[in-house]
Formats: sequence, structure tokens, C-alpha cells
Amino acid sequence: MPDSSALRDERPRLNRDRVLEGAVAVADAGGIDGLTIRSLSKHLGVKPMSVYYYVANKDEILDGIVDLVFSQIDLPSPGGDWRAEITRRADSARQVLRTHPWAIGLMESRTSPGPATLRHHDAVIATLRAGGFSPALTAHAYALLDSYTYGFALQEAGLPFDGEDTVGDVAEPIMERFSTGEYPHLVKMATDYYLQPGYNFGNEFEWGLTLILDALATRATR
Amino acid sequence: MPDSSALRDERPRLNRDRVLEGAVAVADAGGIDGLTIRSLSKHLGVKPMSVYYYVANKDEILDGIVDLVFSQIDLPSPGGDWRAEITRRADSARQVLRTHPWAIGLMESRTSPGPATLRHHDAVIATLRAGGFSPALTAHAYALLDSYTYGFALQEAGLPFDGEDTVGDVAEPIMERFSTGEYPHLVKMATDYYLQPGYNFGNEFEWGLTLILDALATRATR
DNA sequence: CGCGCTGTCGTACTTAGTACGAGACGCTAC
DNA sequence: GTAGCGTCTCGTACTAAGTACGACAGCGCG
Repeated sequence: MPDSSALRDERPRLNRDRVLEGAVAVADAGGIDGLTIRSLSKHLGVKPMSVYYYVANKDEILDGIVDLVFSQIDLPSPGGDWRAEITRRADSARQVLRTHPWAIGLMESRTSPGPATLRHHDAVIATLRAGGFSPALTAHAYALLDSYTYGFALQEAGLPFDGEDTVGDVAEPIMERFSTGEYPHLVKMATDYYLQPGYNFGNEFEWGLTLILDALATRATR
Repeated sequence: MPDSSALRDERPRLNRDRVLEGAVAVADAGGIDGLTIRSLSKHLGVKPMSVYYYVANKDEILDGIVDLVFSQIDLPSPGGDWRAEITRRADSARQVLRTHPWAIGLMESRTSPGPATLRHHDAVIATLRAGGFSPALTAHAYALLDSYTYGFALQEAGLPFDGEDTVGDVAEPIMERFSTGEYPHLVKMATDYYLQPGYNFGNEFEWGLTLILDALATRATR
């Protein structure tokens, strides 16, 4: 047997990246509460204490996966049309946060930005400045755009359903309280609008983004 | 001794509201991680298992305090000027979420809205409709306003500092990575703008809200 | 007086984070 | 080679936290 490896060591050997990627996978599958050192180690095919060779503690894993998620968001390119670039980045951010909704809640409480997060900020600022935004307007616009994007993702994550399915299923239990007449306007909006076939909350994202970008464009050329 | 009470029972007797209020107080003091059944029971002056007489489990506490926080946000009044009412409610929401930043992360993952949350939705919808917004525009506007408000609160919560103090303290450790020239635009914005005396991220809220309300007003009167 | 209800708590089991240190493997300098 | 050393993995065990289960104390009532 020429192979020097110690028996069937199928595992390609652990490293920090594999730990963080595994953590993202586990969180995607079972939510952030489902991510434990033990569930992670099982996913990685090792024993719990092995992961501590690559991270100091669980908090470091949480910081790491937040930055990892950020790294998946498309960076805007300062060379292109600012509006197209910012739109692309906003859509990408929303898409990524839809895939990893647990990351939204982690952003609060994790206060030290990782390299991907910083790179991201840098690219957005560069794009806006290159688009003719003054420093002040850039600051305003960035705060506004990020607030909108993260906030929208937060609301989407809070929706009990995914995509366009089963609006009715969810509305059912709430409808009981509705029937008491306590929330008349909400009921009316729900039945007249939200529960109509074809309504999809996700479509609201584009509407709001367009409004914001229109308004920013007006202020940029002044 | 005519008093029938059993000795020095200073405690006014537990109830569900006192449990939830205590949980908010503990979370305010020590963050959401500092809120445990044991820390809560100590705060309440009882033993851990006593709180389980009022709530089924910890998740119910988390749902409850999210709704309790929501109940602290000023409701807009459908009778008044829609713009003033919506502004007041947005400012109030931001203020409340600044006081209880841990609530933002809880919104995601807690998918069943409590009565305060529903009452809130009802009032906002009523105010917009009374202000002349069509159902479609109401839906658009609500998604936009809430996204912005929650997202802004989320970003504020992520800031490592509170209020207007010590921007420099925080920038220091990050500046190390800055010095490598990896984030030139971010550095420039920081030194030229963010780190200038008088800059306060919190002020961005009003700017963005004004932009959104201006744009909504335009679309409402069309 | 016994019964059932309300509220509090003691005990103990389970899960999770992780400190500590033991080893297994390979590499290098003698 | 062989003694050591760095790299990596893991076994053991301690602590903190959620909470099931049931005891029990006080109270009102028939």
C-alpha cells in the first residue's frame, strides 16, 4: 500500500473556511438556533472539539458567517451607471438575505465588520461618488439604501410563508382575531388586496427601490 | 395580627405582565443573551420554575416582549394629517427600537404577530387610506416605510457606539486595515465626512424619511 | 374537615459551550 | 533512527441554561 494516508481519511482536512461554510449550511437548514457546535461538527464529520482548533469560540463563528454572507452580495462597479449598479447590488443583497435570513438578526449584536463588509461599503461609496454624488448626499443615500434593503429583508424574513405560496394558510389563524372586528382596516386591506391572487409581497421591493432611486437622482443633479 | 398574608410577602404576586416587563428590563440591561430564565427569575425575586406558571416556555416570552415593545410605539391617528401622523409614528418606532435594540433581531424568527403588532398595522393602514392613498399605494407605502424604519434601527443597533460619543474610539481598530489602502473610498468618506465633528448618523433618519414622504406625497396626489 | 384550585418551588434530566490535556501523525536536526 | 516539535483531532468533564415532573403550601368552599 503505497498511499501514506492513515486509512480511509476521506475528509479533505478541516480548515477555517470549511468550518464557516459548514456553519452557513447548517444555519440554512435548521435556522440559527439549529446551529450548535455539535450539529456543526456532525455536519463536518468531526467531533465537537475539533472545530475549536479553527475558531476561538462560537461568537467568532457567528461573526464569520455574517461576513461570509456579505461576501456573497454582488459589489457595484464604480465604473458603470450608478443607478444600474446600485440596483444590481440591492437586488443581490435582498436575494442573499432571502437565502440566509438568519443573517439579518445577527447583524444587530455583531458590531465588528469583517473584510467583506468593509469591501462592500467601499464599493458602494465609490459608485455613488463616481456617479456625481457629493459626500453629504453619498452619506444620506447610503444610509437610506441600506436601511431600505435590510429592512425589507427583515420584513420578508418575518413573513410566515416563503415566496408566493399559502397566503391563506397563514391568514387563517389570524383571521379569528379579525372576526372580532378589532382590526377592520387591516382586514379590509387583507381581503381586498393582500389576499388577492397575484399579490406578492416581494414585488414591493422594486417599487420602493424605484421610488428611492428616482428621488435620489433628482437630488443628485441639483 | 389581622393581616392574613403569609409573612413578609413583599412581592405583589407574579403575573404574566410582570414576567414580560421583567424580561424587557433584563434584556435592556444585559442584551438578549443576558435574558435567561434564571436571570429573569432573579430579577423578579422568584425561583426559575415559578415563571413557567405564566408562560409555556422561553419562546413565548420572546414573542411576548416583541409585542410589548411594539405596544410602546405611538399609533398614528387616522383623523390627523397623514404626513404628520406617519412621521410621528416613524420617529416613535425608531426611538423605541433604540431603547430596545435586541427587539430588532427578534422580529425575524418570531413570525406570529401579537395584538399590539396587529393594532399597529391597522392604525397605519387606516391613516394612509384616510389620507387619500389607494389600496395599492397604501401597500407600497407601508412596505416602504416599515422597511426603512426597521432597517434604519437595525443599522443603528449595529453601530458600535451610542448617540454621538466616541466615533474615534471605534474607528481606531478599523483604521489599521484602512492603512493598507484596501478601502480607499471608505477611508476618504470617513475622514472627510463621518469623522468630522458634528456628524451624527442618527440625523440621517430624518433626511431619508423626508425623501420618502415627499415622493409618496407626489404619488398620492396623482 | 376534606377537596380542589392557585401559585411557588426543589429536584433532576437534557442540551450546549468549551477548558484541559492527551495523543496521533509527520517533519526536521542530530 | 530517534528525539523532539508543530499540527490537528478528540475524550473527558465541568458549567450554564431550558424545562419536565411532581410536591406542597395556602385558601375558599361545601
